[in-house]
Amino acid sequence: MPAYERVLIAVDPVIFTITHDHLQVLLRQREKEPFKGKYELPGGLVQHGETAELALSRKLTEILGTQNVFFTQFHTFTAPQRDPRARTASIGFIALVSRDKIPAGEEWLSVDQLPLLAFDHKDIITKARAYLRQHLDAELLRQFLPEKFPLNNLQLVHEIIMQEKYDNRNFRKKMVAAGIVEETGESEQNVSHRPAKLYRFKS
Amino acid sequence: MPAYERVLIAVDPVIFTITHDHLQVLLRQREKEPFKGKYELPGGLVQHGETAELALSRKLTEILGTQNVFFTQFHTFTAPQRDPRARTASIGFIALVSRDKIPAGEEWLSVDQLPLLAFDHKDIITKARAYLRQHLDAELLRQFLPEKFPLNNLQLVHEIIMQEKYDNRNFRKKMVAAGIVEETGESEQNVSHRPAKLYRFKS
DNA sequence: CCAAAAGTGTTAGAACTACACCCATGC
DNA sequence: GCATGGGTGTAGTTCTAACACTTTTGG
Repeated sequence: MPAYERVLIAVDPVIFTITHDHLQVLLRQREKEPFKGKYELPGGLVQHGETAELALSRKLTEILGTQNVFFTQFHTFTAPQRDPRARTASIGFIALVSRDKIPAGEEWLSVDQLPLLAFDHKDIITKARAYLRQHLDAELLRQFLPEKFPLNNLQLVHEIIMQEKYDNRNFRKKMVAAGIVEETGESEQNVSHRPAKLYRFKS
Repeated sequence: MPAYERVLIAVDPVIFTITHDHLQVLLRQREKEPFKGKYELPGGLVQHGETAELALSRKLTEILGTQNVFFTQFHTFTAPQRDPRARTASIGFIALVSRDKIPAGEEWLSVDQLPLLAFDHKDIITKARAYLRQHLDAELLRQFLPEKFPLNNLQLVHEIIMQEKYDNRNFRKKMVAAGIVEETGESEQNVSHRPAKLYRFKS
């Protein structure tokens, strides 16, 4: 057995979205051993000649059916026994999609109520969630929302990711003052309460 | 040729220190092809049964002769041709050492004046430097300084990493008010100017 | 008119910025 | 006594945090 082992490289996307006032992760139920029946991240192996980013992009297109999904690396997992079949290093990615772009037929589980997962995928998700909290900024926020949205939705997204409540007046003032959002001039339609003005992210 | 290629996993530590008022990186001159004569990061391959962290720890002990070196992953590089000999993915780490712990016999180059480097090591260093700026906090700062230090040295370290000047009075007030440092009661010795009080990081 | 969510202003305290001179030591 | 870096206070501004009621729509 050589000291320098050749290993497989996987990419594991933690695809987040926000629905039903909760942060959700896309997971799939395994059909084969090991961990048959357990949920897992929809990852895949890096192919010959591909970068990890290209492999991930390929995977995301396959899963979500669109090219324009934000993603970024956050950590690489290398525990020798993390996959019992063969030594595999996994490059963990975060990917973010807004509710209005998620395809039908996929299973989303709330990150706060995950069952036992296959492999070390729970660790991967935990680390991804921490990354999201720590790196939350306008660039990430906009991934969760459609082009036009009420300010209160933005606040809700903030609160769900940061797990913290904000004062509504202060939040609105800050977002506008910081130049993160601007009014579109449009409003919500057909809601059974005062319609909200729609905002968009600036530049 | 199989679609799923097995690859080598390297760990490449970007070891930073601050000397001569500049951020320096530990580099070595390659003795063999490819890139013979060019400088490279002192990386190594992950061995059988090792995590990347363990491999890095082993490497750092080998290079610096001490176990207590702060390090953290920051990015994984997977371009297929990054090493012409064999496909190798490299997990980039940052490691930080204070000037008083650096061993003799190593070459340190200023990050602002690097020559052409072997492989994609320039990219790795550029990304490491950006990570350092973005994640600078008390935990990282303390790695650059000895146990006891004058406040002005702390300010200098800050300025070098952030590439920005600070007001001396404001900086001192902030560090003390934020509870990052505290006085030791000791002072510098044998300096041909007013001796500075020595501080230490709190808790 | 009721329910539901949207929207709005003020004030007190905290944090941040800008700014210039005196102090302690060695030689 | 001079050169060298160490050390200090104040005032204006900006940012943050706390707080409760009115508005607009659909049903």
